[in-house]
Amino acid sequence: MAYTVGQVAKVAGVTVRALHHYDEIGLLSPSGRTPAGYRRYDDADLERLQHVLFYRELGFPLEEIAAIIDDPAADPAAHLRRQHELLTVRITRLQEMVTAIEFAMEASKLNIQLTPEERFEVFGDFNPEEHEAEAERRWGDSEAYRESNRRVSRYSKDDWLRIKEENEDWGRRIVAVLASGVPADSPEAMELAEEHRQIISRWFYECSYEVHTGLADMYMADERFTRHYEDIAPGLAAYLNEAIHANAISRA
Amino acid sequence: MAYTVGQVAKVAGVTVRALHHYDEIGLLSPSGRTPAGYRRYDDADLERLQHVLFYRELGFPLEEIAAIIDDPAADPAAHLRRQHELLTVRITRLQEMVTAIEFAMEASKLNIQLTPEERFEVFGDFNPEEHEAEAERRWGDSEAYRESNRRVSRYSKDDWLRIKEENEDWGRRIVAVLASGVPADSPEAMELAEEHRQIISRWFYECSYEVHTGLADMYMADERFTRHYEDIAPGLAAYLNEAIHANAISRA
DNA sequence: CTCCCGCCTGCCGCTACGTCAGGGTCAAGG
DNA sequence: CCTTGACCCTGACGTAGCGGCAGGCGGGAG
Repeated sequence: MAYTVGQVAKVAGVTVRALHHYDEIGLLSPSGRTPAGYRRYDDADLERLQHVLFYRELGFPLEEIAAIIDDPAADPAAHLRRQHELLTVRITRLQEMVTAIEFAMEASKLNIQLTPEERFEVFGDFNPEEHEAEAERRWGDSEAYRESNRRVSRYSKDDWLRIKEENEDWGRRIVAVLASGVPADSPEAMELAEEHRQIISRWFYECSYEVHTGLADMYMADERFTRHYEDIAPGLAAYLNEAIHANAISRA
Repeated sequence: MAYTVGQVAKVAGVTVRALHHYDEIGLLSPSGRTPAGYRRYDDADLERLQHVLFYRELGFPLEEIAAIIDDPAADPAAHLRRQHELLTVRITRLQEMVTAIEFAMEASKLNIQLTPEERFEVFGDFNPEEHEAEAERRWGDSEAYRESNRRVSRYSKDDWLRIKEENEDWGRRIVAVLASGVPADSPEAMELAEEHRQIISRWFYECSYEVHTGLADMYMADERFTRHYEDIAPGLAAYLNEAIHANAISRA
């Protein structure tokens, strides 16, 4: 099975020029030439090219790719495992970015200003370990958050308006309940906490009681969220937190 | 809040040189300068930089990034939604690559040789249209193939073992039928062709009669597949091809 | 006042190709 | 047999997105 440059280029989705380049720098030299000097690629060359393209897509410099591929201490299975791992790392990274975007959406919805550090904690350089711990602490369950992303991406303007309206209606009612002086573990307050949970579940992601209490704790831990609720009504952040916890316990 | 280049570089995880470059090409010019000519970045500049870095990480050329960011017909929420969508597309892409790697791992375990087309159907910077056309030609329905990918990626080791076993059992039986000398359009052969179709449907993708005959033709057209069946028993490739066609006609 | 760190503006270099230019090759058709 | 068009070859230059250094100014701590 021999292939010309053009055939290889077509099947692999690269340009002929790129294949010339790989030949020039010795990254991928065809196993032979025709008498006329035409490059002839065989199946082994194609396999090598496949690996080259894999690492290239992940952004590795060509020189490094050569080193990886030519590593004598790596059997085919080891390569596959390495590639698999690289991919999952990348996916994790992108999912973190998704989470960050979601966070920014949430913040902009509540009109919260992001600090410079927050702006760039996911973009730019970022330390993987530190960041992962941070994300865990923040969201507890990243799968729930991804679900949210999947849904939110499909919302129309009308959907957003409805969400806003529902949210504001809920806001007015909990302010009223707070003002009426009933305790946070009263049926009225717990009912509104439950409604809060259901709004999230309906519009964003499946919000279990556990996730809900985690969210409530974040509202207390993160000053910007605290302030958001405090600005609506003094004491609301703590009141809501308590109501959510009480609601979660009573339904468990 | 004003920041110097160095400060911005540090918090954003980019080099000072890169910021100089962005200034040079007009992608991100600081909102002001000190009397001494020092660049001064404010919060709005940081926000812009955040977007720049986002699109940069996804591989957009800087010129295009400028166009995207300066698009007057896009409010902040629209940007966030767009970014979100881009991310999910990327994640899907990477997950497809994971599927392909897993497929390759299994193939290498079962000692199955990959065709060149299979090698590159996921890698390479693949032209969506051309690629889809190619996949269409090969698979009849590209959605079916994606469905296959989605399913295959969730198979456990036990599933793979069962598939292998089912496949080998089917292989033994069709070899027996072939050896018995009954024609390819006999009920026995057609029944095995039908079973073949159902194995594919059960484990990989919804395999209509049309797709099935397309597959059968590929078995004949592609030497690798032909040899795979010829190695099991001489004449099997053509026999199976005929049986599949006969089966499709009789059930239509 | 001095020292050192940070900032400035060129300018050259690098990677991974894109894009001609100028010229041979091969299979099909007239 | 000869032509035509698609395909191949080797330079050689251009481009994007910076990295890195040189040579010189600014500014706050000691």
